[in-house]
Amino acid sequence: MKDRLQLVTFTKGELVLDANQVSTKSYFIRKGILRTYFLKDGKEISEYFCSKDEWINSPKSFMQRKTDIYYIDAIETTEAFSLHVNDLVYLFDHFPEMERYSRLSMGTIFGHLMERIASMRFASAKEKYIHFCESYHEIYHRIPLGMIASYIGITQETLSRIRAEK
Amino acid sequence: MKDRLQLVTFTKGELVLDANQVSTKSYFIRKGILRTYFLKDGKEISEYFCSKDEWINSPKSFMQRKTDIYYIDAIETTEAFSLHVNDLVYLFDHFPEMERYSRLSMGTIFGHLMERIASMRFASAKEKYIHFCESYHEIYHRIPLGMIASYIGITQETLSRIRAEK
DNA sequence: GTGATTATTTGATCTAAGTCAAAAGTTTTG
DNA sequence: CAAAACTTTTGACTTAGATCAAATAATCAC
Repeated sequence: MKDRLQLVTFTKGELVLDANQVSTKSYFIRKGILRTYFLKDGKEISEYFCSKDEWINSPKSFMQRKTDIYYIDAIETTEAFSLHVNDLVYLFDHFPEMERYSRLSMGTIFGHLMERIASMRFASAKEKYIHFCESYHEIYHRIPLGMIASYIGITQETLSRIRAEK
Repeated sequence: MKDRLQLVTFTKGELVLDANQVSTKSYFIRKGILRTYFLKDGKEISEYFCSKDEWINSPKSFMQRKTDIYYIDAIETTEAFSLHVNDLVYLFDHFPEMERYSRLSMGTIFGHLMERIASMRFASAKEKYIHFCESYHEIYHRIPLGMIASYIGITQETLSRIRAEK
């Protein structure tokens, strides 16, 4: 197992995955922050952020072995263990109980996504920001304002004003 | 297998799952429309709609065997096959290849959810409506206006005006 | 360390969509 | 089939947040 995980380091700003590549590796972060984003009208829209003890990849691309619209980059210099999709398949083949574990954790991730959809629809800009800070309370202060704004779907200016007021 | 699937009928308006129950069954719809919703300030907010040849349940509740905030009801009189979670587990145990299939289809569902999050953030009310009609093109005309409005996160009045203008 | 980028703040408008209220249309049900 | 109960439309008004523009502030690279 050990040799299937490779320790890699990405420097701040480095591109981890380009949107025209298939996401063949999952990264388990030891230190730092990685972020998934996509481009809309030439601007970067942040999709989510991952930090210590979390796995990151481009889900659809990784699971279906085809390209998707998502990029991954490093917001801070980051150390992570990388696991190749083939090795993951090997693990699933040899440890069938992993499938069950993976299926269960999907329930959790689903819950998060659905909650996020709910919060996107009915919250004011300020509530969205508060919700963001709560769901990323460990790292929200390490993420640049502009990236947070695009994550929650408001402009930088509005977010700057929200922060100023309290 | 056959005896694990039960054909059930729900009349229009009937509650299929109450939020204080654990979702122990998945329904595969043969005819009609079922809908997942939750309550916010006493109002029903539609989460998604399912029709012919689709499976519906309360995902987090179903996968983790605990209650969640979602209700399911019938928008039209609906015929569906119900499959109990225990029987599904039985199938997973006896047909390991199902796990793989399920894991792969998760990729697709993930893609849909992520796309929806993206569309919620940057679309105008009109674009959200168009996006809704596209993703539910088979059934969008059978869903009441108010439910569509809450699904896409705008008011009924605004949706009514959008429809009027074109 | 200093000039050059890049990120954030502040100010002045503008507009899409929300709110409240009431009228018109549809469905349901006894 | 008529009254009641919903659903949808229309109107007048308000407001949160977008846009455009320019001034600071912070960070990076040589």
